[in-house]
Amino acid sequence: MQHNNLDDMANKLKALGHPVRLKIVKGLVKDGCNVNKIVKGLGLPQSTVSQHLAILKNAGIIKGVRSGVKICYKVADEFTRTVLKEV
Amino acid sequence: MQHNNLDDMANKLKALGHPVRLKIVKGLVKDGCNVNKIVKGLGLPQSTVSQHLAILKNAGIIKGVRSGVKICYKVADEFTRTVLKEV
DNA sequence: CAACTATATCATTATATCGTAATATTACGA
DNA sequence: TCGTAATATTACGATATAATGATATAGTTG
Repeated sequence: MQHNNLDDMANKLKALGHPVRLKIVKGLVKDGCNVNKIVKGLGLPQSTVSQHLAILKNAGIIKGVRSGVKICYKVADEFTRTVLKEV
Repeated sequence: MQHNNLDDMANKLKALGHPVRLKIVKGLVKDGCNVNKIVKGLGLPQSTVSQHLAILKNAGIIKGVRSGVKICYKVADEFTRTVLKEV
């Protein structure tokens, strides 16, 4: 898609506008990572993390690639990368 | 203040993560502007706009300078300026 | 000070988000 | 196919946001 209209942008910013999600994305920008590693890193329930990842995915910020039983998430959005450089 | 820690950043991104507020900030980045002009530009009730401005102000994104009866709001945050360049 | 303009705050209602436990799904190996 | 690890989905109570009309406050002008 990549409309990059104002609504999409607002939606991305909104998705990034949560401490947990911002932390997740900040980690993923360095290198992709599976959910379990994130769960352990954050100390939050797996379902919570999974839902945050879903929000980020729906906003077009991250993308998950399955490799076997694990899914490797990584940042798939240039706008987000730019923003994260400032954070 | 200007902590620029993760929570502050998340809060700024959250404030920007609403179509109306993003639109407001996009306008204010060009040039400062009083509330009434924004109200007319958006076609929303004055109370709605005022509350959005309050959210932006609390997040440290904008700052209002009173000049007589009017208040001129402008973007008072470098991070926001950088982000807005991408929007 | 009274009237007016510009802006903020309050109260209310509707809707969305957050965190979490419980449950489901998916993929793999024995 | 059974068990298990990894991840997603569902359901739900608690809390936060959103929009708006009504009201309040501050500054200006006559």
